[in-house]
Amino acid sequence: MTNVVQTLEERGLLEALTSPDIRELVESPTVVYAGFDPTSDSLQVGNLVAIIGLCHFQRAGHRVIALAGGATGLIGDPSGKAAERDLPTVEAIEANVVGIRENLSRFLDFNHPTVPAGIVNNADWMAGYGYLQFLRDVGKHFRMGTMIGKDHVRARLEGESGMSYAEFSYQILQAYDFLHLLDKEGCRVQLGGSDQWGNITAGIDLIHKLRGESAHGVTIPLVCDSSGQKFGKSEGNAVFLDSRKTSCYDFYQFFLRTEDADAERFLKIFTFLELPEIDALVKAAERDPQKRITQARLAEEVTRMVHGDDGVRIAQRASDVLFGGELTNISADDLLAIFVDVPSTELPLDAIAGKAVVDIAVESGLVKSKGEARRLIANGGLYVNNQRVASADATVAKSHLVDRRVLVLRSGKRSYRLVKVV
RNA sequence: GGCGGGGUACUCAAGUGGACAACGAGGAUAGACUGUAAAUCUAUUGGCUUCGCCUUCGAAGGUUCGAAUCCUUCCCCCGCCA
Repeated sequence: MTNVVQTLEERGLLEALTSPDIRELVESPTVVYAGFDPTSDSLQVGNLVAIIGLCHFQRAGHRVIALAGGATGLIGDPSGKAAERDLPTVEAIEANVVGIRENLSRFLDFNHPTVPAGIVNNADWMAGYGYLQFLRDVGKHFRMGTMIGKDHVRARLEGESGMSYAEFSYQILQAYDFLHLLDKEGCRVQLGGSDQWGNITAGIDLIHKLRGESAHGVTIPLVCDSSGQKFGKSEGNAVFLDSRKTSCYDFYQFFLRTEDADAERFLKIFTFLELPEIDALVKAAERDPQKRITQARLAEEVTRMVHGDDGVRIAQRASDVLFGGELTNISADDLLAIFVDVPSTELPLDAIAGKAVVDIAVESGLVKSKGEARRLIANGGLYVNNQRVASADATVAKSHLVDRRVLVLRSGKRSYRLVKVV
């Protein structure tokens, strides 16, 4: 079988190993898990790296388990966080678990003939665990010195923000998950982001103390773009995997806008293309950079993985039309088909015809206030049907409505809103 | 529980009775140039019925012609001590 650790390494998906023995361990089938905290009802592209890591394990013949943190999410992982977070409600976490289970189910193969993937929720074994019993069974095996010594804990204690006891305890909860999965599933490897190092080693230590067995951790890098920004934000918003939160079009565009400097690296990380093929793409892109074939392929591959062939088709068609320029000679039905994905607002005809562009822009949610709309127009950044709005006093006429039904608003190059007549 | 320090816009951070919608930096958005890239330059960054008005400086009261700035109470954070 392919050595999955080597694969991860070749693709820039390996940050660190808790022990070099892992390379040998994965020469034969093993069980690996990665946890996902339900901080939102959909996973984000940032989580994609860990998911893809799991996929590589499954492709290499290992059994993989995705863990939804229905219990740990109630506390909140302080790793990599500069300040204490507000506690989410129990209901919110339960709802979020449903969402991320759905996300995860798209990537992992649960019907694999030999190594079907699994999904578990740590609330199933944590929720009924009594506090006293937990302290006796698990807490007793943790040393204060070790816990305080973890990077993220020390950083918080030395800084101004401090840390609550609840968040401090998080590492014990995650450690126990690992122990539980060893006992129930024979899981010996935990995969996680580099910020998970402390939590993973806590689990390894606990397993060693209580079971006398060795377990291992594999961390994957935190992906940043070439300017050092954490990956996964578009216009200040997170890019979600759920098409109800981030449309296929926006998702595709997010990857299409990748900088040249990041394209090769991202192809290796986010796609399953073979390395020689990536190499060929990069070479072709160097010869003809304005075609941006690396970005196009990256966007296509990732969008297909997350949203399927239909998602790719919708996104590409919309991209062709929107970046083609004119919206003339296109029917309302075509527009609606292209924009199925784009946020839209429904307004009665008399709330559109003759009204100020500024007001409609606010109502559609394209901008937050009329002031913002005016500024945008002053900067030449607001468009109606892809025609720049010249003045803040401009109004929308009936003739602007495509087939008397649809109006397209745009801010800058990327952000669209559709207004439908009802 | 005691003592000390602190809470200002998206973030960091000035401002300690009037010139404050609040310096500066970062970020963000838009424009020009481009390849839906990078770099660079420019504009904007509380709201509105926009030469003016309204609401904001942890919360609520109070002093004052006038408060982010002074007083009172409360909430939260940090540190030290018990």
